[in-house]
Amino acid sequence: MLTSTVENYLKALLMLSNQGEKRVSTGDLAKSLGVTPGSATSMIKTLAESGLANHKPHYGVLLTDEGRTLAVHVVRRHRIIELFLVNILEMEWDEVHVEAEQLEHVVSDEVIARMDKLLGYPTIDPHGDPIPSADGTFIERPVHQLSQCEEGQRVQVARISDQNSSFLKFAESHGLTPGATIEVQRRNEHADSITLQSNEEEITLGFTAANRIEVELVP
Amino acid sequence: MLTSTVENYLKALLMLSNQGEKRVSTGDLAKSLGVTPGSATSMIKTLAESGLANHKPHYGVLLTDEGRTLAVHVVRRHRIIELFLVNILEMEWDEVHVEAEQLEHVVSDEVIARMDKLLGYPTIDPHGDPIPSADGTFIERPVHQLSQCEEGQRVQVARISDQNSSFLKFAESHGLTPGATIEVQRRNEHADSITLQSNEEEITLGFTAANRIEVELVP
DNA sequence: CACTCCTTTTTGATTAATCAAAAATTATAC
DNA sequence: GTATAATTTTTGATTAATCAAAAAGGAGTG
Repeated sequence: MLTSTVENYLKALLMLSNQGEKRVSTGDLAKSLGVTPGSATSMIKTLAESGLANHKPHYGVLLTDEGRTLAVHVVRRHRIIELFLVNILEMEWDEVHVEAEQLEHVVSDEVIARMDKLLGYPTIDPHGDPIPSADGTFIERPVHQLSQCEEGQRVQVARISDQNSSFLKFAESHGLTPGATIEVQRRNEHADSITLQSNEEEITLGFTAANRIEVELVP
Repeated sequence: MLTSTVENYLKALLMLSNQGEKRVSTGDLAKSLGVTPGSATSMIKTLAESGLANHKPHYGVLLTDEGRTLAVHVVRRHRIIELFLVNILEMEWDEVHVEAEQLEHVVSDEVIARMDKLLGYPTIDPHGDPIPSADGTFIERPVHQLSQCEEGQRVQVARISDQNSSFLKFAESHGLTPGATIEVQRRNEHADSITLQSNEEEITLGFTAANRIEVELVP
């Protein structure tokens, strides 16, 4: 059995490598997990010895197929749990990430299967993130960043790629939740901002915030 | 925050001390947790240093009020989770103990409160064990052991005090679940057995097995 | 090609939890 | 009232994960 720590490293590697495309640097991995680079190096070695990652010293690390499969399953558990907490236990969407972070390491496959069934075999979690299927298939929907949208473009919120509780609360309070339709009113490159019509109100976001909101174009 | 290990020691101490009545020996504690006596001694010292237990070297250990309160909360979490797994996720009653053993250490108070509400503020878990209330009240119902019942006595199963999966499966297959009414047909002290009428069938149990079934008398 | 800068790896220590085996203590027996 | 048995505690080692700080490696600049 894998420790929670190992699972967290695998998950971070999956995310940082963009589903396993590019090598991840020790520094980025350490930063994303909030540990020192030395800690990351030593765990990378452990993963490499267990056949879960491929390490080229000084040139970064990448998950093996086995490591990627395990990581995808952790993500699946995480997202099913998040949706379960929101839909069945009626928790707020900004508090479930932290909770799922703990539960994902201890919940059995049996429980995940039951939750999956009870939820009706969902494919998207409360933040719009895709839920990998039980066989390990993990498809990312092609989406656009709100920050890149043209003026006058009508779009549908697809995903919030920031799990920070206060950002999620803010987004929700302005109707920026998955499925919501909004329209880009103005862009201002100099002011580094984008203005939207959402929920009968107008709201202006900096590009950094708008970067965290992914959308689908509405024709 | 307490580690899972500490929580397990607290829980074991609560059980072995009979809700905090008598001192627990290092050996009994070690046996109940499946560790060596030396490990138990060193954890007992840690608990004593943290003010969670009172240790009289060579004469056993007992929870302090603070330790007992924490232990009761772990038990509460465990039992709410068990009931949740059976009632909401429709799991089998023989598999939920192991699952709850893991979940009890990571689930937040918020989640427990939501489960509690969804379940309708229950007071008894799937095996008939009482669920301590949120304020720490923990009442044991006065029950009898099936092994002590007289011939001809009609009783209602109150509780199965053995979480072993195969024993639970066996009990269930013979209708010996909390709430079921059965009648003691015969006792045979020499054969060390008791014969019951349950579920349209007659079944004979050794006293050891009958010991694990607690009942309420039906007038 | 050498020098500096930044990143990565190594080294040595620490903490929590464990075990095996030795030492100490209490209880029991004669 | 000492010897023996049983239990408990101590000691020394191990494993996983971490950190701080030292050492090593790679890349870019002149």
